[in-house]
Amino acid sequence: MGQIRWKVSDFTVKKEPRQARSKASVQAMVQACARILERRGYAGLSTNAIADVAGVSIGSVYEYFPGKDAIVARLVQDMVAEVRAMLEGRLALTDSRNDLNSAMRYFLGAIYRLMRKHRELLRVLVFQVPYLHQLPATRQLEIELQQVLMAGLDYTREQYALNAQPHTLYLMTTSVAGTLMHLVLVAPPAMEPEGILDALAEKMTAWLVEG
Amino acid sequence: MGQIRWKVSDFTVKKEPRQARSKASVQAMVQACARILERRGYAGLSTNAIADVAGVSIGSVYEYFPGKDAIVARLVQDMVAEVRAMLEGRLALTDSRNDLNSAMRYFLGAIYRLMRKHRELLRVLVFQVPYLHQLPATRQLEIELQQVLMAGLDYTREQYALNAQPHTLYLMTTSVAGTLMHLVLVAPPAMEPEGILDALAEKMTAWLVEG
DNA sequence: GTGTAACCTGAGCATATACTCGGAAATACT
DNA sequence: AGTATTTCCGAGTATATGCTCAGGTTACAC
Repeated sequence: MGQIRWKVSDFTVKKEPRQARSKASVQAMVQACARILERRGYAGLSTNAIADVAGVSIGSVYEYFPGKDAIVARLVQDMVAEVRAMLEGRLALTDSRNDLNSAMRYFLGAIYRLMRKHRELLRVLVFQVPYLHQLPATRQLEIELQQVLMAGLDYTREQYALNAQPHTLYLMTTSVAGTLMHLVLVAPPAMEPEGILDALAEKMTAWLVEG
Repeated sequence: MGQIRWKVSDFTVKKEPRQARSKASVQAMVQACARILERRGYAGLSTNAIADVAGVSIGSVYEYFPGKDAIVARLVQDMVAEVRAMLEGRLALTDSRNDLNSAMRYFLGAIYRLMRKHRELLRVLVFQVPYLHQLPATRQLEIELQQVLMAGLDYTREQYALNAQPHTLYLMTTSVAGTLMHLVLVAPPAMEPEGILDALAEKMTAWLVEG
C-alpha cells in the first residue's frame, strides 16, 4: 500500500451571481443543502440531491460552486453571520444590566436558544462534517467569541474588580461549550435546561470573581 | 422529491471466526480500519481499502462483517474495552490516596493520556462517524463512566462529607468532557496541558466540596 | 489418507456520485 | 429590435464503492 493522502476540499466560490434570478438560485442551493444535512446527514448529501431539492439542474450547481463542500462552507458562513448578529444585539442590551450573574445567565440563555433552534443541523455539522474546523467561517467565529469574552470581561472587570487567572478563561470557554453541546446535541430532550443553565451561570461568575 | 429517509446501518457480526487463522484476519481488518480512519478519515474508509491494508481479499471482509460500519463498531468496542481496563486499574490504586484533589488530578491525567494516545483516531470517531452515539459500545461506556463517577463519589462522600447538588454532577461531567475534548482534539499541540489539568482538578474538587 | 468444514480468493456486476459540455432560454443593454 | 451577457438545462461520461459468487486452499477430525 502506498502513501495515503487526504483529498483536499475546495471551499471557494466559482462565480458570483449577478442577477436577482441567480442570487435566488444560489440561496435555494444553500437552503437545500441545509435541509438535506438535517434530514439525511452528511453522507446523504450529494450535488445531485442539492440540485433536486433546490429545484435547479445539476449544471447550475457547478456554475457557482466547485463542489458540495463549498456549499456547506457557504451555509456555515451564513450561520456564523446569524450568530454574530445575535451576539451584537445581546451585547448592546447587556450594558443596562448591572448584575454580573444575570448578565451571564442572559448570554448563556441566548446562545442556548440559538443552538436549540438549529439543533439537527448543528448536530450534523459538528459530528459529521470532517472539515468544519478548517472552514474560514468557523475559525472566524472562534476569534469573535474570544473577542466578545474579552470585551465583556474588560467591561465587567472595572465594575467588579475581577481577577481571573489565564487558565480560568480557558476553562470557562471549554466548560460552557461542553455543557451547551451536551445539553443541545446529546442529552435526551426530556432534560430540563433552565435549572442547569442557572447553575452553570452561577458557577462561571464565581470563577470570574474568585479568580 | 419524495420522503427522505435514513439508511440504517447494520452493526452485527456475520460469522464468528473459529480457527486462529481467521481470528487473526478479523483482527487485521479491525486494525486496518483504525489505520485508515486515522490517515484518511471516515470518507476515505471503504471495504476495499480495509481488505487492501489488512492484506486479505475483499471476499474475506464480507465473510465476517456485513459492511464497514460493523467493523467500525467492532473497533469502538475494542477501544471501550481498553478504557474500561484503564479505569478499573486506576480505580484500584485510588484507594490509597487520601487527598481528594490529587485523586481528581490523577484521574484527569490518566484519561487525558489515554485520549492523547488515540488522538487522531478519536478525532475522526467523534467528528466524522455519524452513528457513534448509537453504537452499543458507546452507550455502554457512558453508563460505566456514570457508575465510576457515582462509586467514586459515594466513596469520597463518606470521607469528605460532600454535598454536591444534582446539577453539579451533570456540570462536572460536561465540563470535564468539554475541556478534555478541546485540549486533545481542538487546541493547538503547543498548548501546555499540565497547568490546565491542575486548574481543572482544583475547580472540580471545589464544586464537590462546596456543593 | 480421506472427508468435511472452515477459510480465502478476486474478477466482475450493480449502483451511486462527481462533474462536463453543447446548446437553449432568460435578461440586460443600447 | 438587436446584440451581448448571464443563467440554466440535463443527458452523458468517468470513476468509485458495495457486494456477490463460483471455485480454490487450508485445517482438523477420524
